[in-house]
Amino acid sequence: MKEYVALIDCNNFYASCERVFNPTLKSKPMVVLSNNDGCVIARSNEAKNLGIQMGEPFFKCKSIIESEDVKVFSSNYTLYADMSNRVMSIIKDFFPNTEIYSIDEAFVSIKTSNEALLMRNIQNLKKLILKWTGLPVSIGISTTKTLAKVANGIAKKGLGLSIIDDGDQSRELILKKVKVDEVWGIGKRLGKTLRAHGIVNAFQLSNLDHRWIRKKTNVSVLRTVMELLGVPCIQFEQIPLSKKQIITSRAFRKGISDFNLLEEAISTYISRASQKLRTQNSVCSTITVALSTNRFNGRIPHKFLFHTKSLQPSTNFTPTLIKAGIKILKEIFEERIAYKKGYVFLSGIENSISRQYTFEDNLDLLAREERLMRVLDRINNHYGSDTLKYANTGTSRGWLMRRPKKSKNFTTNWNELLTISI
DNA sequence: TCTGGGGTCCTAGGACCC
DNA sequence: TCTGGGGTCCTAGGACCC
Repeated sequence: MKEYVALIDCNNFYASCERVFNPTLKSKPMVVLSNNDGCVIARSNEAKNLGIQMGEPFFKCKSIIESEDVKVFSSNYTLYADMSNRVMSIIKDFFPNTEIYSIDEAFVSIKTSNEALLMRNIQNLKKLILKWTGLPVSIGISTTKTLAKVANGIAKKGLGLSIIDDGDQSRELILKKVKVDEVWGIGKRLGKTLRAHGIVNAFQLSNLDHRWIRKKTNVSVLRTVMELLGVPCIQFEQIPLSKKQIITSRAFRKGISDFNLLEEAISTYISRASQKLRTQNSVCSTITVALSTNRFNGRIPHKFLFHTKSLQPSTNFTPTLIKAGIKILKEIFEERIAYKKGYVFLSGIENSISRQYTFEDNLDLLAREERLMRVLDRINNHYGSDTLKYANTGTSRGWLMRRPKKSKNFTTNWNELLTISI
């Protein structure tokens, strides 16, 4: 029996999701933008070929987008999340030992002595994902996660499936072609440091002296190096770990100086964050609220104002968190400043079962709070996310982000089903 | 005019303990 | 004149990922 790791990655995920429901976009350059249509966060291959960069601000590439007739979409996370769930459930049907790594990627761990069968299964999986969801995926196979990532990168450039065998001499040839900062875990900064020492490709990285790596960098890089050598060092996490920190932050449509509007926005972010907290059965002991001004506006000094409060006992009760958060907001708020972004951080997270109480805590009241949140979540899950909301979160919501070019929620809303006229 | 959002891990250094 | 040694915990900041 040999153990393999495969990385299954959806190609240009957000852009591909839009294409599924709009076939006229096939072979056309297209991009998906971040919230408030700020930056490019997904590109079709045709858009990549036009030189549009990942993360590029929209206004900077607007001229090329217009001149080349690039189709533009605001992000539609409801759609992408639903499409992701579909892909992941197909993968899990094939390979139960699956780690969902991100919205568009999954690692699978496979023990087999029949390599030919494995390859057939993988190819079938790829075909079925395309057939059942309309989404193209690339698959890289090797013996460690890092090598599977390398293989996936090659698959993306070629036929969508690639294998790096640790016994294969071609591993050397392949790793020599991979730039050092394209290796998973080596970013810009480390890449620069490594290049300064003459290490430019993944093969050179894999041959470095371990003591030198430890001295010059950190233990994460050493793990990466071991993985390139075929020694698994990065754990396979089949059961998703619960979050240690929950963040809800959004840029506002435009700068806000009005306290009441900020209160609405922050209350809304807190209800989102506490709902995330409850879905993983956790409570938190710390809340931080922050406001910042536009960091790209060179004419005014950039401000990032924040305070933190401790909560005793730890909680996931939205009203308690809103109360604490608004108190913080009052402390940090300064008049006559246009705030561009609001943040809520929940930390000190633990499982609600292990939560600690004091003798003063009213356990009956806490139990009632818990029941209330259960009912609230159930109603919102069933009838839509804002069916029941807190008055603090406001009704006008003039600060809400802009998504003017958003496609419909084709798969999650009966009123927005795709219609085809013949 | 216009620049996303949400996470994790590691390390160094300070505070503190006996 | 000369001021130990060994350890833990916490936090901020940096680096990385998608």
